Amino acid sequence: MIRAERHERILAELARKGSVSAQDLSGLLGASLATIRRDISELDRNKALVRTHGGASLPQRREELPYDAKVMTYLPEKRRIAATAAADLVEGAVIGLGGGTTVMQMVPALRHKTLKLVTTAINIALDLRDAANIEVILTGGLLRGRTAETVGHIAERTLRDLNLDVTVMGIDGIDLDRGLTTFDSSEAYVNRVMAEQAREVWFVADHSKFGEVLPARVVGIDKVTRIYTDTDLPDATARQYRARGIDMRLV
Amino acid sequence: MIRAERHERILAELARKGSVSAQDLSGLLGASLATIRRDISELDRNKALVRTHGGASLPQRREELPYDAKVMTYLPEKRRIAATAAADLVEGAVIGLGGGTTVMQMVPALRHKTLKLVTTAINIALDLRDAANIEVILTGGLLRGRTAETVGHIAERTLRDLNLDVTVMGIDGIDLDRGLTTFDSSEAYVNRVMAEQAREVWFVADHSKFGEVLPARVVGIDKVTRIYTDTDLPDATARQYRARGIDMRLV
DNA sequence: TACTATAGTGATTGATTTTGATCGTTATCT
DNA sequence: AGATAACGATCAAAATCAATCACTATAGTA
Repeated sequence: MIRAERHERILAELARKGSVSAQDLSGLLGASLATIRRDISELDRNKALVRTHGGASLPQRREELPYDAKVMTYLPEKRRIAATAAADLVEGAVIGLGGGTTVMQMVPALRHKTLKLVTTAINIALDLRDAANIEVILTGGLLRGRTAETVGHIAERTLRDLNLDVTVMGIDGIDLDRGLTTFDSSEAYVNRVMAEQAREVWFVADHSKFGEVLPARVVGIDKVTRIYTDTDLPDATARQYRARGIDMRLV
Repeated sequence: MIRAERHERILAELARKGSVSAQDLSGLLGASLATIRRDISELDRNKALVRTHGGASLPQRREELPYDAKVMTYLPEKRRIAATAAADLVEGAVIGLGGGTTVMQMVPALRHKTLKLVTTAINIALDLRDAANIEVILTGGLLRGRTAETVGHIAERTLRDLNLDVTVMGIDGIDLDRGLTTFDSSEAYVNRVMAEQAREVWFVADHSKFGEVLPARVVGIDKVTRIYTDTDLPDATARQYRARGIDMRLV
Protein backbone atom coordinates (compact mmCIF):
# COMPACT_ATOMS: atom_id res chain seq x y z
CA MET A 1 0.00 0.00 0.00
CA ILE A 2 1.31 3.39 -0.95
CA ARG A 3 1.73 6.12 1.61
CA ALA A 4 -0.95 8.41 0.20
CA GLU A 5 -3.49 5.63 0.51
CA ARG A 6 -2.51 4.93 4.11
CA HIS A 7 -2.89 8.61 4.92
CA GLU A 8 -6.35 8.70 3.42
CA ARG A 9 -7.45 5.64 5.29
CA ILE A 10 -6.07 6.97 8.56
CA LEU A 11 -8.03 10.18 8.12
CA ALA A 12 -11.14 8.25 7.11
CA GLU A 13 -10.84 6.09 10.19
CA LEU A 14 -10.43 9.19 12.28
CA ALA A 15 -13.52 10.82 10.78
CA ARG A 16 -15.38 7.62 11.59
CA LYS A 17 -14.19 7.13 15.16
CA GLY A 18 -12.86 10.44 16.44
CA SER A 19 -9.66 8.87 17.69
CA VAL A 20 -7.59 5.81 16.83
CA SER A 21 -4.70 3.93 18.38
CA ALA A 22 -1.53 3.29 16.43
CA GLN A 23 -1.98 -0.39 17.25
CA ASP A 24 -5.38 -0.56 15.57
CA LEU A 25 -4.13 1.27 12.51
CA SER A 26 -1.19 -1.08 12.24
CA GLY A 27 -3.51 -4.07 12.15
CA LEU A 28 -6.05 -2.38 9.92
CA LEU A 29 -3.59 -1.19 7.30
CA GLY A 30 -1.11 -4.02 7.55
CA ALA A 31 1.78 -1.68 8.21
CA SER A 32 4.29 -1.73 11.03
CA LEU A 33 3.97 0.52 14.05
CA ALA A 34 7.02 2.47 12.93
CA THR A 35 5.37 3.30 9.63
CA ILE A 36 2.08 4.22 11.25
CA ARG A 37 3.91 6.54 13.63
CA ARG A 38 5.70 8.19 10.74
CA ASP A 39 2.38 8.63 8.95
CA ILE A 40 0.73 10.10 12.00
CA SER A 41 3.63 12.47 12.59
CA GLU A 42 3.49 13.68 9.03
CA LEU A 43 -0.28 14.23 9.15
CA ASP A 44 0.17 16.03 12.43
CA ARG A 45 2.72 18.37 10.86
CA ASN A 46 0.16 19.09 8.14
CA LYS A 47 -2.44 19.82 10.83
CA ALA A 48 -4.68 17.10 9.44
CA LEU A 49 -4.84 15.46 12.87
CA VAL A 50 -3.28 15.76 16.30
CA ARG A 51 -0.81 13.20 17.46
CA THR A 52 -1.35 11.84 20.93
CA HIS A 53 0.40 9.25 23.03
CA GLY A 54 -0.76 5.94 21.62
CA GLY A 55 -2.38 7.17 18.46
CA ALA A 56 -4.11 10.21 17.03
CA SER A 57 -7.33 12.18 17.37
CA LEU A 58 -9.26 14.82 15.48
CA PRO A 59 -8.06 18.39 15.87
CA GLN A 60 -10.36 20.52 18.03
CA ARG A 61 -11.37 23.38 15.79
CA ARG A 62 -13.03 25.50 18.43
CA GLU A 63 -13.60 29.15 17.61
CA GLU A 64 -9.93 30.02 17.37
CA LEU A 65 -8.84 33.40 16.10
CA PRO A 66 -7.82 33.57 12.49
CA TYR A 67 -4.88 35.90 12.78
CA ASP A 68 -2.67 34.94 15.73
CA ALA A 69 0.43 37.06 15.20
CA LYS A 70 -1.40 40.03 13.75
CA VAL A 71 -3.75 40.15 16.71
CA MET A 72 -0.91 40.67 19.13
CA THR A 73 0.67 43.79 17.64
CA TYR A 74 -0.41 46.92 19.49
CA LEU A 75 -2.95 44.82 21.35
CA PRO A 76 -3.36 47.18 24.34
CA GLU A 77 -3.91 50.11 21.98
CA LYS A 78 -6.38 48.11 19.92
CA ARG A 79 -8.30 47.21 23.06
CA ARG A 80 -8.53 50.84 24.19
CA ILE A 81 -9.55 52.04 20.75
CA ALA A 82 -12.13 49.32 20.29
CA ALA A 83 -13.66 49.70 23.75
CA THR A 84 -14.02 53.47 23.32
CA ALA A 85 -15.61 53.20 19.90
CA ALA A 86 -18.00 50.51 21.11
CA ALA A 87 -19.04 52.64 24.09
CA ASP A 88 -19.83 55.55 21.78
CA LEU A 89 -22.34 53.56 19.73
CA VAL A 90 -25.82 54.74 20.70
CA GLU A 91 -28.21 52.10 22.00
CA GLY A 92 -30.61 50.71 19.48
CA ALA A 93 -28.58 51.74 16.44
CA VAL A 94 -27.98 49.62 13.36
CA ILE A 95 -24.25 49.04 13.05
CA GLY A 96 -22.19 47.64 10.22
CA LEU A 97 -19.03 45.85 11.30
CA GLY A 98 -16.25 44.96 8.90
CA GLY A 99 -13.54 42.49 9.69
CA GLY A 100 -10.08 43.15 11.03
CA THR A 101 -8.30 42.64 14.29
CA THR A 102 -9.22 45.98 15.85
CA VAL A 103 -12.94 45.61 15.16
CA MET A 104 -12.68 42.13 16.64
CA GLN A 105 -11.57 43.68 19.93
CA MET A 106 -14.92 45.46 20.16
CA VAL A 107 -16.72 42.20 20.87
CA PRO A 108 -16.46 42.20 24.70
CA ALA A 109 -17.65 45.81 24.90
CA LEU A 110 -20.54 45.20 22.51
CA ARG A 111 -21.83 42.24 24.44
CA HIS A 112 -23.94 44.19 26.92
CA LYS A 113 -25.32 46.78 24.55
CA THR A 114 -28.60 46.82 22.67
CA LEU A 115 -27.80 46.89 18.96
CA LYS A 116 -28.58 45.51 15.57
CA LEU A 117 -25.33 44.36 13.99
CA VAL A 118 -24.69 43.66 10.35
CA THR A 119 -21.39 41.95 9.73
CA THR A 120 -19.37 40.13 7.11
CA ALA A 121 -17.14 38.47 9.72
CA ILE A 122 -18.35 35.10 10.94
CA ASN A 123 -16.09 35.03 13.98
CA ILE A 124 -17.67 38.24 15.25
CA ALA A 125 -21.08 36.76 14.58
CA LEU A 126 -20.21 33.57 16.40
CA ASP A 127 -18.88 35.42 19.43
CA LEU A 128 -21.98 37.58 19.73
CA ARG A 129 -24.64 35.07 18.84
CA ASP A 130 -25.64 34.49 22.46
CA ALA A 131 -25.64 38.15 23.50
CA ALA A 132 -29.10 38.87 24.85
CA ASN A 133 -29.88 42.24 23.28
CA ILE A 134 -27.94 41.98 20.07
CA GLU A 135 -29.48 41.00 16.80
CA VAL A 136 -26.83 39.69 14.43
CA ILE A 137 -27.34 39.73 10.68
CA LEU A 138 -24.76 38.06 8.51
CA THR A 139 -24.33 39.34 5.00
CA GLY A 140 -23.59 35.88 3.66
CA GLY A 141 -21.62 35.22 0.49
CA LEU A 142 -18.40 33.53 -0.41
CA LEU A 143 -16.22 32.89 2.62
CA ARG A 144 -12.59 34.01 2.53
CA GLY A 145 -10.56 31.58 4.57
CA ARG A 146 -7.82 33.86 5.78
CA THR A 147 -9.97 36.55 7.33
CA ALA A 148 -13.22 34.59 7.89
CA GLU A 149 -15.13 37.32 6.06
CA THR A 150 -17.79 36.93 3.42
CA VAL A 151 -17.49 38.68 0.06
CA GLY A 152 -19.05 38.72 -3.39
CA HIS A 153 -22.38 39.62 -4.91
CA ILE A 154 -24.42 37.86 -2.23
CA ALA A 155 -22.85 39.95 0.51
CA GLU A 156 -23.28 43.06 -1.61
CA ARG A 157 -26.94 42.42 -2.29
CA THR A 158 -27.68 41.89 1.38
CA LEU A 159 -25.98 45.14 2.26
CA ARG A 160 -27.71 47.16 -0.46
CA ASP A 161 -31.05 46.43 1.17
CA LEU A 162 -29.95 47.67 4.57
CA ASN A 163 -29.59 51.19 5.89
CA LEU A 164 -26.95 51.50 8.56
CA ASP A 165 -26.48 54.22 11.15
CA VAL A 166 -22.75 53.63 11.54
CA THR A 167 -20.24 51.38 9.84
CA VAL A 168 -17.12 50.62 11.87
CA MET A 169 -14.09 49.55 9.87
CA GLY A 170 -10.61 48.47 10.86
CA ILE A 171 -8.72 48.49 7.61
CA ASP A 172 -5.02 47.82 7.03
CA GLY A 173 -4.15 51.18 5.54
CA ILE A 174 -5.28 54.80 5.75
CA ASP A 175 -3.79 57.68 3.84
CA LEU A 176 -4.92 61.27 3.31
CA ASP A 177 -4.70 61.03 -0.48
CA ARG A 178 -5.38 57.37 -1.16
CA GLY A 179 -8.07 56.86 1.47
CA LEU A 180 -8.72 53.50 3.09
CA THR A 181 -6.93 50.59 1.42
CA THR A 182 -6.52 46.88 2.03
CA PHE A 183 -4.93 43.82 0.44
CA ASP A 184 -7.85 41.93 -0.96
CA SER A 185 -9.93 43.68 -3.61
CA SER A 186 -13.07 41.63 -3.05
CA GLU A 187 -13.00 42.42 0.65
CA ALA A 188 -12.36 46.03 -0.22
CA TYR A 189 -15.43 46.11 -2.40
CA VAL A 190 -17.75 44.66 0.22
CA ASN A 191 -16.42 47.09 2.77
CA ARG A 192 -17.03 49.93 0.33
CA VAL A 193 -20.65 48.90 -0.04
CA MET A 194 -20.99 48.73 3.71
CA ALA A 195 -19.57 52.23 3.98
CA GLU A 196 -21.89 53.54 1.29
CA GLN A 197 -24.95 52.21 3.08
CA ALA A 198 -24.09 53.99 6.31
CA ARG A 199 -24.80 57.54 7.48
CA GLU A 200 -21.48 57.58 9.33
CA VAL A 201 -18.22 55.74 8.84
CA TRP A 202 -15.92 55.24 11.80
CA PHE A 203 -12.38 54.10 11.26
CA VAL A 204 -10.66 52.26 14.12
CA ALA A 205 -6.94 51.41 14.02
CA ASP A 206 -3.70 51.87 15.88
CA HIS A 207 -1.37 54.65 14.68
CA SER A 208 0.79 52.25 12.62
CA LYS A 209 -1.89 52.10 9.93
CA PHE A 210 -1.59 55.78 9.08
CA GLY A 211 0.25 56.51 5.85
CA GLU A 212 -0.05 52.87 4.76
CA VAL A 213 -1.21 52.39 1.20
CA LEU A 214 -2.26 48.94 0.01
CA PRO A 215 -3.41 47.65 -3.37
CA ALA A 216 -7.17 47.74 -3.01
CA ARG A 217 -9.07 50.95 -2.33
CA VAL A 218 -12.11 50.82 -0.09
CA VAL A 219 -13.31 54.42 0.10
CA GLY A 220 -11.80 57.88 0.05
CA ILE A 221 -11.01 59.83 3.19
CA ASP A 222 -14.00 62.12 2.72
CA LYS A 223 -16.35 59.25 3.43
CA VAL A 224 -14.85 58.82 6.91
CA THR A 225 -16.67 60.78 9.60
CA ARG A 226 -14.74 59.74 12.69
CA ILE A 227 -11.43 58.06 13.54
CA TYR A 228 -10.43 56.30 16.75
CA THR A 229 -6.72 55.72 17.17
CA ASP A 230 -4.08 55.79 19.90
CA THR A 231 -2.20 58.75 21.31
CA ASP A 232 1.03 57.80 19.56
CA LEU A 233 -0.29 59.37 16.38
CA PRO A 234 1.79 62.50 15.64
CA ASP A 235 -0.06 65.75 16.37
CA ALA A 236 0.67 67.01 12.88
CA THR A 237 -1.03 63.99 11.33
CA ALA A 238 -4.05 64.35 13.56
CA ARG A 239 -4.33 68.03 12.56
CA GLN A 240 -4.28 67.15 8.86
CA TYR A 241 -7.18 64.77 9.31
CA ARG A 242 -9.09 67.29 11.44
CA ALA A 243 -8.61 69.82 8.66
CA ARG A 244 -10.51 67.41 6.41
CA GLY A 245 -13.44 67.58 8.79
CA ILE A 246 -12.87 64.26 10.48
CA ASP A 247 -13.67 63.87 14.17
CA MET A 248 -10.36 62.56 15.59
CA ARG A 249 -10.53 60.66 18.88
CA LEU A 250 -7.14 59.77 20.32
CA VAL A 251 -7.35 57.36 23.24
CA MET B 1 -8.05 2.34 24.26
CA ILE B 2 -6.16 5.61 24.07
CA ARG B 3 -6.66 8.52 26.38
CA ALA B 4 -8.61 10.63 23.90
CA GLU B 5 -11.22 7.91 23.58
CA ARG B 6 -11.53 7.51 27.33
CA HIS B 7 -12.01 11.24 27.72
CA GLU B 8 -14.70 11.31 25.11
CA ARG B 9 -16.55 8.41 26.61
CA ILE B 10 -16.37 9.96 30.06
CA LEU B 11 -17.89 13.15 28.70
CA ALA B 12 -20.54 11.20 26.83
CA GLU B 13 -21.50 9.34 29.98
CA LEU B 14 -21.61 12.62 31.84
CA ALA B 15 -23.79 14.28 29.24
CA ARG B 16 -26.21 11.39 29.50
CA LYS B 17 -26.37 10.98 33.26
CA GLY B 18 -25.35 14.36 34.65
CA SER B 19 -22.88 12.82 37.05
CA VAL B 20 -20.84 9.64 37.22
CA SER B 21 -18.80 7.83 39.85
CA ALA B 22 -15.19 6.94 39.25
CA GLN B 23 -16.11 3.36 40.13
CA ASP B 24 -18.67 3.10 37.35
CA LEU B 25 -16.31 4.65 34.82
CA SER B 26 -13.59 2.22 35.83
CA GLY B 27 -15.87 -0.70 35.10
CA LEU B 28 -17.32 0.83 31.96
CA LEU B 29 -14.01 1.72 30.36
CA GLY B 30 -11.94 -1.14 31.72
CA ALA B 31 -9.38 1.19 33.25
CA SER B 32 -8.11 1.34 36.81
CA LEU B 33 -9.41 3.85 39.32
CA ALA B 34 -6.07 5.64 39.30
CA THR B 35 -6.31 6.22 35.56
CA ILE B 36 -9.92 7.35 35.77
CA ARG B 37 -8.99 9.84 38.48
CA ARG B 38 -6.16 11.17 36.38
CA ASP B 39 -8.52 11.52 33.41
CA ILE B 40 -11.12 13.31 35.50
CA SER B 41 -8.51 15.66 36.93
CA GLU B 42 -7.28 16.51 33.47
CA LEU B 43 -10.79 17.14 32.13
CA ASP B 44 -11.46 19.26 35.19
CA ARG B 45 -8.39 21.37 34.47
CA ASN B 46 -9.71 21.84 30.93
CA LYS B 47 -13.07 22.92 32.39
CA ALA B 48 -14.80 20.10 30.54
CA LEU B 49 -16.32 18.84 33.80
CA VAL B 50 -16.08 19.43 37.55
CA ARG B 51 -14.39 16.95 39.81
CA THR B 52 -16.34 15.82 42.81
CA HIS B 53 -15.66 13.46 45.65
CA GLY B 54 -16.23 10.05 44.15
CA GLY B 55 -16.50 11.01 40.51
CA ALA B 56 -17.43 13.95 38.33
CA SER B 57 -20.41 16.06 37.35
CA LEU B 58 -21.36 18.56 34.69
CA PRO B 59 -20.01 22.12 34.89
CA GLN B 60 -22.40 24.85 35.98
CA ARG B 61 -22.74 26.88 32.78
CA ARG B 62 -26.28 25.75 32.10
CA GLU B 63 -26.63 27.64 28.84
CA GLU B 64 -24.46 25.32 26.82
CA LEU B 65 -25.47 22.09 28.41
CA PRO B 66 -28.42 21.13 26.25
CA TYR B 67 -26.34 21.57 23.13
CA ASP B 68 -23.35 19.71 24.52
CA ALA B 69 -25.56 16.85 25.61
CA LYS B 70 -27.10 16.76 22.15
CA VAL B 71 -23.69 16.56 20.53
CA MET B 72 -22.57 13.72 22.76
CA THR B 73 -25.62 11.47 22.47
CA TYR B 74 -25.10 8.71 19.95
CA LEU B 75 -21.83 10.37 18.97
CA PRO B 76 -20.17 7.20 17.63
CA GLU B 77 -23.23 6.48 15.48
CA LYS B 78 -23.38 10.07 14.28
CA ARG B 79 -19.72 9.89 13.31
CA ARG B 80 -20.23 6.73 11.31
CA ILE B 81 -23.33 8.07 9.59
CA ALA B 82 -21.76 11.42 8.81
CA ALA B 83 -18.47 9.98 7.55
CA THR B 84 -20.28 7.58 5.24
CA ALA B 85 -22.59 10.23 3.81
CA ALA B 86 -19.66 12.59 3.30
CA ALA B 87 -17.68 9.91 1.48
CA ASP B 88 -20.61 9.32 -0.88
CA LEU B 89 -20.74 12.92 -2.07
CA VAL B 90 -19.30 13.02 -5.58
CA GLU B 91 -16.31 15.27 -6.10
CA GLY B 92 -17.08 18.66 -7.53
CA ALA B 93 -20.73 18.67 -6.55
CA VAL B 94 -22.63 21.61 -5.10
CA ILE B 95 -23.88 20.62 -1.66
CA GLY B 96 -26.34 22.28 0.66
CA LEU B 97 -25.69 21.67 4.35
CA GLY B 98 -28.24 22.39 7.02
CA GLY B 99 -27.41 22.62 10.69
CA GLY B 100 -27.65 19.93 13.29
CA THR B 101 -25.23 17.86 15.25
CA THR B 102 -25.04 14.97 12.81
CA VAL B 103 -24.29 17.17 9.81
CA MET B 104 -21.64 18.84 11.96
CA GLN B 105 -19.86 15.51 12.26
CA MET B 106 -19.35 15.49 8.50
CA VAL B 107 -16.76 18.24 8.78
CA PRO B 108 -13.63 16.08 9.25
CA ALA B 109 -14.59 13.87 6.31
CA LEU B 110 -15.46 16.83 4.06
CA ARG B 111 -12.18 18.56 4.67
CA HIS B 112 -10.24 16.59 2.06
CA LYS B 113 -12.85 16.61 -0.68
CA THR B 114 -13.39 18.98 -3.58
CA LEU B 115 -16.82 20.55 -3.17
CA LYS B 116 -18.84 23.70 -3.28
CA LEU B 117 -20.75 24.01 -0.03
CA VAL B 118 -23.74 26.21 0.70
CA THR B 119 -24.60 26.37 4.36
CA THR B 120 -26.70 28.22 6.89
CA ALA B 121 -24.52 27.09 9.80
CA ILE B 122 -21.66 29.40 10.67
CA ASN B 123 -19.79 26.87 12.76
CA ILE B 124 -19.57 24.54 9.78
CA ALA B 125 -18.42 27.46 7.66
CA LEU B 126 -15.80 28.45 10.19
CA ASP B 127 -14.45 24.92 10.48
CA LEU B 128 -14.14 24.48 6.73
CA ARG B 129 -13.01 27.94 5.75
CA ASP B 130 -9.36 26.87 5.43
CA ALA B 131 -9.99 23.61 3.57
CA ALA B 132 -8.02 23.84 0.35
CA ASN B 133 -10.53 22.50 -2.19
CA ILE B 134 -13.76 23.61 -0.60
CA GLU B 135 -15.62 26.73 -1.56
CA VAL B 136 -17.90 27.83 1.25
CA ILE B 137 -20.93 30.03 0.58
CA LEU B 138 -22.88 31.30 3.55
CA THR B 139 -26.52 32.05 3.03
CA GLY B 140 -26.42 34.96 5.45
CA GLY B 141 -29.44 36.28 7.29
CA LEU B 142 -30.52 36.63 10.88
CA LEU B 143 -28.39 34.54 13.23
CA ARG B 144 -30.12 32.21 15.69
CA GLY B 145 -27.97 32.05 18.79
CA ARG B 146 -28.84 28.58 19.97
CA THR B 147 -28.02 26.68 16.80
CA ALA B 148 -25.66 29.19 15.11
CA GLU B 149 -27.75 29.02 11.95
CA THR B 150 -28.94 31.85 9.76
CA VAL B 151 -32.62 32.23 8.90
CA GLY B 152 -35.03 34.71 7.38
CA HIS B 153 -35.62 36.29 3.99
CA ILE B 154 -31.96 37.01 3.35
CA ALA B 155 -31.06 33.34 3.71
CA GLU B 156 -34.03 32.38 1.59
CA ARG B 157 -33.15 34.77 -1.22
CA THR B 158 -29.58 33.54 -1.35
CA LEU B 159 -30.77 29.95 -1.61
CA ARG B 160 -33.37 30.67 -4.30
CA ASP B 161 -30.61 31.76 -6.65
CA LEU B 162 -28.61 28.55 -6.21
CA ASN B 163 -29.10 25.12 -7.70
CA LEU B 164 -27.82 22.34 -5.50
CA ASP B 165 -26.93 18.78 -6.41
CA VAL B 166 -27.57 17.42 -2.94
CA THR B 167 -28.87 18.89 0.30
CA VAL B 168 -27.83 17.04 3.44
CA MET B 169 -30.05 17.61 6.46
CA GLY B 170 -29.91 16.41 10.02
CA ILE B 171 -33.28 17.30 11.46
CA ASP B 172 -34.66 16.49 14.90
CA GLY B 173 -37.62 14.46 13.75
CA ILE B 174 -38.60 12.17 10.91
CA ASP B 175 -41.93 10.42 10.52
CA LEU B 176 -43.53 8.53 7.63
CA ASP B 177 -46.71 10.61 7.74
CA ARG B 178 -45.52 13.96 9.07
CA GLY B 179 -42.22 14.09 7.21
CA LEU B 180 -39.22 16.01 8.53
CA THR B 181 -39.98 18.28 11.47
CA THR B 182 -38.03 20.50 13.83
CA PHE B 183 -38.59 22.88 16.73
CA ASP B 184 -38.04 26.27 15.20
CA SER B 185 -40.33 27.31 12.37
CA SER B 186 -37.96 29.85 10.84
CA GLU B 187 -35.21 27.25 10.69
CA ALA B 188 -37.69 24.80 9.24
CA TYR B 189 -38.58 27.21 6.50
CA VAL B 190 -34.98 27.88 5.47
CA ASN B 191 -34.30 24.16 5.42
CA ARG B 192 -37.36 23.64 3.26
CA VAL B 193 -36.06 26.13 0.73
CA MET B 194 -32.69 24.41 0.75
CA ALA B 195 -34.41 21.09 0.09
CA GLU B 196 -36.49 22.57 -2.73
CA GLN B 197 -33.42 23.89 -4.49
CA ALA B 198 -31.72 20.49 -4.53
CA ARG B 199 -32.03 17.58 -6.96
CA GLU B 200 -31.56 15.14 -4.08
CA VAL B 201 -32.24 15.36 -0.36
CA TRP B 202 -30.24 13.18 1.99
CA PHE B 203 -31.36 12.80 5.58
CA VAL B 204 -28.73 11.89 8.17
CA ALA B 205 -29.63 11.01 11.76
CA ASP B 206 -29.28 8.31 14.37
CA HIS B 207 -32.20 5.93 14.81
CA SER B 208 -33.67 7.84 17.77
CA LYS B 209 -35.00 10.54 15.43
CA PHE B 210 -37.38 8.12 13.70
CA GLY B 211 -40.99 8.49 14.70
CA GLU B 212 -40.31 11.89 16.30
CA VAL B 213 -42.75 14.62 15.35
CA LEU B 214 -41.97 18.22 16.24
CA PRO B 215 -43.92 21.45 15.77
CA ALA B 216 -42.44 22.82 12.55
CA ARG B 217 -42.63 20.89 9.30
CA VAL B 218 -39.71 21.11 6.90
CA VAL B 219 -40.66 18.84 4.00
CA GLY B 220 -42.64 15.67 3.43
CA ILE B 221 -41.06 12.26 3.25
CA ASP B 222 -41.49 12.10 -0.53
CA LYS B 223 -38.93 14.84 -0.94
CA VAL B 224 -36.24 12.69 0.74
CA THR B 225 -34.22 10.58 -1.69
CA ARG B 226 -31.78 8.90 0.66
CA ILE B 227 -31.42 8.27 4.38
CA TYR B 228 -28.28 7.45 6.35
CA THR B 229 -28.83 6.08 9.84
CA ASP B 230 -27.39 3.49 12.19
CA THR B 231 -28.03 -0.23 12.30
CA ASP B 232 -30.16 0.05 15.45
CA LEU B 233 -33.10 1.11 13.32
CA PRO B 234 -35.68 -1.70 13.38
CA ASP B 235 -35.85 -3.69 10.16
CA ALA B 236 -39.58 -3.12 9.91
CA THR B 237 -39.09 0.65 9.97
CA ALA B 238 -36.38 0.49 7.33
CA ARG B 239 -38.70 -1.56 5.11
CA GLN B 240 -41.47 1.01 5.41
CA TYR B 241 -39.17 3.74 4.22
CA ARG B 242 -37.81 1.59 1.42
CA ALA B 243 -41.40 0.96 0.31
CA ARG B 244 -41.66 4.71 -0.17
CA GLY B 245 -38.79 4.59 -2.59
CA ILE B 246 -36.15 5.92 -0.26
CA ASP B 247 -32.60 4.63 -0.51
CA MET B 248 -31.89 3.46 3.07
CA ARG B 249 -28.24 3.17 4.12
CA LEU B 250 -27.72 1.63 7.53
CA VAL B 251 -24.15 1.96 8.76
C1' DT C 1 22.33 -4.53 -18.42
C1' DA C 2 24.60 -3.34 -14.25
C1' DC C 3 25.49 0.07 -10.93
C1' DT C 4 24.23 3.67 -7.81
C1' DA C 5 21.50 6.85 -5.33
C1' DT C 6 17.36 7.56 -2.92
C1' DA C 7 13.30 6.92 -0.33
C1' DG C 8 10.46 4.03 2.28
C1' DT C 9 9.87 0.24 5.39
C1' DG C 10 10.42 -2.82 9.44
C1' DA C 11 13.12 -4.32 13.35
C1' DT C 12 15.90 -3.28 17.46
C1' DT C 13 17.27 -0.75 21.44
C1' DG C 14 17.28 2.36 25.18
C1' DA C 15 14.51 6.39 26.81
C1' DT C 16 10.11 8.20 28.07
C1' DT C 17 5.35 8.14 29.23
C1' DT C 18 1.47 6.01 30.99
C1' DT C 19 -0.68 2.81 33.87
C1' DG C 20 -2.08 0.07 37.90
C1' DA C 21 -1.17 -1.23 42.64
C1' DT C 22 0.06 0.01 47.35
C1' DC C 23 -0.27 2.68 51.50
C1' DG C 24 -0.84 6.36 54.60
C1' DT C 25 -4.03 10.39 54.73
C1' DT C 26 -8.30 12.83 54.19
C1' DA C 27 -13.16 13.32 53.45
C1' DT C 28 -17.96 11.66 53.99
C1' DC C 29 -21.68 9.26 56.27
C1' DT C 30 -24.19 7.23 60.16
C1' DA D 1 -16.62 9.17 67.15
C1' DG D 2 -16.00 5.36 64.34
C1' DA D 3 -16.54 3.08 59.96
C1' DT D 4 -16.12 3.36 55.23
C1' DA D 5 -14.88 5.14 50.97
C1' DA D 6 -12.14 8.08 48.26
C1' DC D 7 -7.90 10.51 47.76
C1' DG D 8 -2.92 11.79 46.82
C1' DA D 9 1.71 10.31 46.58
C1' DT D 10 4.82 6.94 45.23
C1' DC D 11 6.84 3.23 42.67
C1' DA D 12 7.32 -0.71 39.63
C1' DA D 13 5.45 -2.72 35.43
C1' DA D 14 3.83 -2.09 30.93
C1' DA D 15 3.20 0.37 26.85
C1' DT D 16 4.70 3.66 23.74
C1' DC D 17 8.15 6.49 21.69
C1' DA D 18 12.49 8.30 19.30
C1' DA D 19 16.61 7.10 17.19
C1' DT D 20 19.14 4.11 14.54
C1' DC D 21 20.29 0.69 11.18
C1' DA D 22 19.71 -2.84 7.77
C1' DC D 23 16.82 -4.34 3.99
C1' DT D 24 13.92 -3.56 -0.18
C1' DA D 25 12.07 -1.34 -4.14
C1' DT D 26 12.38 2.03 -7.50
C1' DA D 27 14.33 5.29 -10.63
C1' DG D 28 18.00 7.25 -12.86
C1' DT D 29 22.64 6.89 -15.08
C1' DA D 30 26.49 5.02 -17.40
